[in-house]
Amino acid sequence: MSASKRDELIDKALAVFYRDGFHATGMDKLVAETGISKTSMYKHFRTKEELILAALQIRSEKFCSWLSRRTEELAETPHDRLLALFDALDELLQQKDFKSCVFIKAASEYPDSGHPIHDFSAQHKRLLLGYVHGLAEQAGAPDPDRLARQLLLLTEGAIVTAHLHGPVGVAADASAAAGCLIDAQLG
Amino acid sequence: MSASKRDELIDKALAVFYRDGFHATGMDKLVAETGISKTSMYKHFRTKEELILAALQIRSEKFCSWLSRRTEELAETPHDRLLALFDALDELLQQKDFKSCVFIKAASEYPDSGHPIHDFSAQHKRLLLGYVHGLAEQAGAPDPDRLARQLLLLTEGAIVTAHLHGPVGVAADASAAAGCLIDAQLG
DNA sequence: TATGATGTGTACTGATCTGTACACCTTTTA
DNA sequence: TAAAAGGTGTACAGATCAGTACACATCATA
Repeated sequence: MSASKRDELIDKALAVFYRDGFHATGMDKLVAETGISKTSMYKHFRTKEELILAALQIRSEKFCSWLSRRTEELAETPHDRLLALFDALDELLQQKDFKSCVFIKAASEYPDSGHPIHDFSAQHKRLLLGYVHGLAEQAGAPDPDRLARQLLLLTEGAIVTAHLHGPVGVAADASAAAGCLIDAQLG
Repeated sequence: MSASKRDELIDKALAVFYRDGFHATGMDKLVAETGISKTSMYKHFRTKEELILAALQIRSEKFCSWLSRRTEELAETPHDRLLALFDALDELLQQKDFKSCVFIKAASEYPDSGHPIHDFSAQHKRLLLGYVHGLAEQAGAPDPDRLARQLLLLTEGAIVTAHLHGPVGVAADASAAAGCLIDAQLG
């Protein structure tokens, strides 16, 4: 299988895992949905878990670069970019087939710390925390660690809430709350 | 099966679902873990889904009554009770085998709106929202709807975050953020 | 003790799970 | 053209899935 075929498999597989869940998605369903044979899959990934981890890895990289690019497009200063995080969040929540965050879902289905999939999901969230921390620091927040952690509480809560109740107004609530927290440190 | 045996089944089954996940828990595992035969289970619940729904129903009732009782024990005024929510939350996050919220996990594994399990999880969260809304209203918040929604963003975010990174400091961050939001409306 | 009713456990069904064996087909090299 | 090499698809293995059939134990009534 060519490298591009491999990427195509990873992309399509992740979409199905995201849509239907990890345990609820068997390899046969992936064969049907991707058009790639099981043998080819197992040539590149020794187990389903390896495929999941590869897919999450790709997704983490793409998401992190998308988020930083988008916030930098949307605002100029670190302060404004902290708020722009919630505009980017809104774009996510409004996506047609939005169904929570694949890393939150992965952690739900692999609930034990120590499991590679669980731990990778935690690692991804730490990357996001690091990015937000950098913005908070650049913005001159007196306690950038805490501000970053608090803003991420809002984003995670918004993701879960939008999945349960729909996206309407969720990002706006989170954004307003974020503004309040940001002002408390920087106002 | 007596009513008490039925309750015992529901309790034990929910604990296993919570610990291992819904799809990852087969009925045979429930037989092994509860000591109750499969026939008895299927006498009372026609399908696994019915058992899950019954377990979530019981859990929702118990949790809502625990939460209101605990916040009322911890604080006297509606204003203080809004903050006490986050002390109660801390108790949850610190529990030995804490692994997120079973309703968030259920929504993750049954991701489609319209599915009974997904919709029931959303309904449970609406109950919580209603409770917090009542406190916000009693406290005299000018916009109790928004305040309640924002405080729930923090609790959901804290639950997910504590599951991924451990409980240390999570409730404290959420509580400080909540104080900021509460002061913004009531300070 | 005999009989009917109820609750329980064992053993099974057909489907589906992850992962594998192996034949086939295309491409490359001589 | 011939052979080697490597990617591909089909068919399968053993385990486990949700759910069922049925024999057995227990108990109340006669």
